This record gives sequence, structure tokens and C-alpha cells, in this order.
Amino acid sequence: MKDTGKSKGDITRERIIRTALELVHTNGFNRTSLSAIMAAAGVQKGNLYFHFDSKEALGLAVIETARDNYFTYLKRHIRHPDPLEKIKELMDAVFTLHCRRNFVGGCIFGNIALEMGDLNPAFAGRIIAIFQELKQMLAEYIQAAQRNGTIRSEPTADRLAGHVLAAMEGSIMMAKLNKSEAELQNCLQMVQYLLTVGGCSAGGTSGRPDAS
Amino acid sequence: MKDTGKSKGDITRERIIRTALELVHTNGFNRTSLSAIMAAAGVQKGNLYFHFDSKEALGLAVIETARDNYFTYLKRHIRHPDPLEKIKELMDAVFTLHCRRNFVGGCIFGNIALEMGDLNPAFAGRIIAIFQELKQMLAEYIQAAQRNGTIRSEPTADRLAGHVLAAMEGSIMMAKLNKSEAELQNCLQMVQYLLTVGGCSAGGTSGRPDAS
DNA sequence: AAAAAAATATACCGGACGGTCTATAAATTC
DNA sequence: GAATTTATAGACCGTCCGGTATATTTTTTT
Repeated sequence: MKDTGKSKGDITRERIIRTALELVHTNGFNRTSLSAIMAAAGVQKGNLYFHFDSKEALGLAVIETARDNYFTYLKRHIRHPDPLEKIKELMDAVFTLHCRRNFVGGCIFGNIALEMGDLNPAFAGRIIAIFQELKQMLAEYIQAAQRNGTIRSEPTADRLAGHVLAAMEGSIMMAKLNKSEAELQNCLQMVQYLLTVGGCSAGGTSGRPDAS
Repeated sequence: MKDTGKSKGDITRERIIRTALELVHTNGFNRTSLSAIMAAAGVQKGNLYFHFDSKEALGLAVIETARDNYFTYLKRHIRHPDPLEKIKELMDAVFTLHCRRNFVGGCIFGNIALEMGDLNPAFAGRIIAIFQELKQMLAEYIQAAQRNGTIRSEPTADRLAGHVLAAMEGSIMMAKLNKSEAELQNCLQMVQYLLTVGGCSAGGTSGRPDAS
């Protein structure tokens, strides 16, 4: 038969990754055992090791898939032409994701960053690159909004983007810990304050956030 | 002999906690094995289990000691009478700590928050309380500065404090991941922007941060 | 000094871990 | 349809894990 895209092995491989992704997201990498992945994916050990050389290799594939899912999801939710609105849409999309998960798991990239940052250079390198992508995405929107006049021009777009990303990760940490969206909403408002108050010419499309 | 404070057992117990604290800080709780603690503390298993009922009990004692060390350290480094300066001193003290560690380990509370937040309610509860203490500390300084006129009065002190704490944790995560203090310094500056720019009457003792 | 309590040492346990090896079963190629 | 590659299954291994049970030493009390 001609090659029609996905072979049986590909499907199994993807199912393993998808299953492992969910388990790693909620339990962390080290606490997710191969046997747990095998049981959840309905796969025997020999099969798993046919598709992946090691647990680390599977972990890297999981990170890659998580990244792809994440950016696909983000791009699907950022539709507004105005750059400042795009930033809000981005943050809102991220935070909605965590609310839907009932704050279980938190940010899988942040989790891996803290769990493996000091232990596995390969993992750390991939997470660094993913955060860099995210920061770049934010920085482009911010820069456009600065040219637009809807965001203050004083601190560099890069600096502002770095802070927004850090604040988001910190807020997600607090949300996971407290099982509450309060800190996520607060982050959204505080970032709006930081970006728009003082030194920006126009109020943009939504104006200043209220202090409710 | 009369009781002169620390018995031999107390000293051993403290040595175990101190050793475990360092190991947990750099490797995480789950990846720190009892045998590693035993080897590093020069203690046999029977001795360890004489002082602690379980690994979890030891972990809770470690968190408690880390908390005490942390607040003692902070209070020692916050000396300025001006509340806005106190906030800067606090952040600076925290960040200096991480620089001195060469960004290895990061924030032990944040680490445990992400590692155990979904898995161990006892751990999560203690970390929640510690972050609450920190937030309260920040909120008091912020509120004083708001009355002072050196910090804008619009968002609640509580809201601002929550954001500062989240931003700090996120920055420490990035610093640990990238082994760089850049994100810590950026956090300090962005927080100063957020707190002081727009709506505050006076420039305080140090004025606006430059964008270097 | 004897008795009691506190503190430390050591051997052991069941189980889970990541990983390897070999045997098949299924699909593809020739 | 035979050969060969791809894919799956399952038994096995050495190691380390947290925890227990017991023995021994040290300290304190009487």
C-alpha cells in the first residue's frame, strides 16, 4: 500500500506522547513513571522503547508537542488587529487555559524549568528557547503598540516583554498553588497599568483598567 | 546535668535539616533521597528516622527552617526608614541571594510550590502561608508609601503586592533557567516603574529609574 | 553504680524504578 | 507468498527507594 501519511506506528507514537504529556503536566517529569505512561497509553514496555530511546527522549518529544500545541492555541486566539488588544488576548487565552484545567498542572514549561533547569541541560535548553519565542511574540506586539501610541515608549519593548512573561509565570504559579484565578486576573490588570499608564498618547480601544 | 539548651540529639536533628535543606533546594524534594541526606549529614538511617517520622515530616521541617532563615535574612537587610526604599531593599536582598548562589536552586518556595502544589496538601498549605506572609510584608510597605505619596494610590496595596511577588517569582524562575541576573534586574526596574510612574506626588529619595 | 531513657547503628524488606533482551505478530516489499 | 522490515509483547535485571525492626551505644536520672 502507498504511504498515506500516518502509519500504525506513528499513531501509537503520538498516543504515547499525548498520554505522557498529560501525565507530565500534572505530575511532573520525574514523578511520571514509564509504567504509568504504559498503563495510560495501553502500550507495553517493548513498544514504548521501540519508539523512544529513553525516558529523556520521550520527555523531549513531549516538550516539543507541548510547544506546538501551545503556540497553535495562542495563534488561534489572537485575532484582533490592534497590538495592545493582541497582548490582552494572549494573556486571556493563557489564563483561560489554566482556569479550564482548574489550575491543576500549571504551566508545563515553568514546571519543567524549575524541575529540570539545574539537572538536564537538554530540557533546559528547549524551555529557554520556548520562553524566548514567547517573549519575542510579546515584544513584537508591544513594539507595534509603542509605535501605535497605545503603550508607553519609555522602557524597551524587550524589557516590558520580559517582565510580562515573568509576571505571567509567577501568577500561574500562584494560581496553581492557591487553586484560584485571582492572581491571574490581577496580573492582567497590573500589566495593563504598567503598559498603558503614563507616557502613552492614546487610551487605545479599551481604555484604562478599572480597579474592581 | 542541667538542661543547657541544645542536647546532642537536637544538634543532630538540626544538622539533618540543614543538610536536607541544601539538597532539596538544589535538587527538589522528590529527587533528594534519604540516602543522599544521610550521606551528606553523616547520619545512619535509624538515626534519621529517630528524629523524623517520615520523609514528609522532614520535608515540612525543612520548609519551616527555610522560612525562618528567609525572613531573618530579609529583616536584616531592610533598614531604610522610607517604605519605598524598603521595597527596593527587599527585592535587592532577594536577588542578591540568588546571584550569590549562581542561580542554582532558585526560590525553594517556588520550587516546592510547583513540585508539590498538586500532590501534597500539607506542603502546599505551608508554602501558601509563606507567600502570604511575604505578600503581607510587601503590602504594608506599599501602603505606607502610598500614604507617603511615593507610590501611586490607584491600585490597592494588596493588588500591587500580589503582582510584585508574582513578578519576583517569575523572574527568579527565568534567572534559574538562564543562569543570568538580567531578568532579576529587569524585574526591579519594571516594578519601580509600575509603582512610581503616574499618579504619585513625589519622586521619593531616588526618583525614577533610568532605562539603562 | 544501676536503671531508664535518649540517641545512634545496621541489617533487612517489599516494591517500584528505568532499562535490556528476546520472542512474536503484523505490515510492507520483493 | 516468501522475505524483510516494522511494530508489539512480555519476561527479566540490577538498582535504588522509603520504611521497619532490632541491636547497640551514649546520655541522663535515680
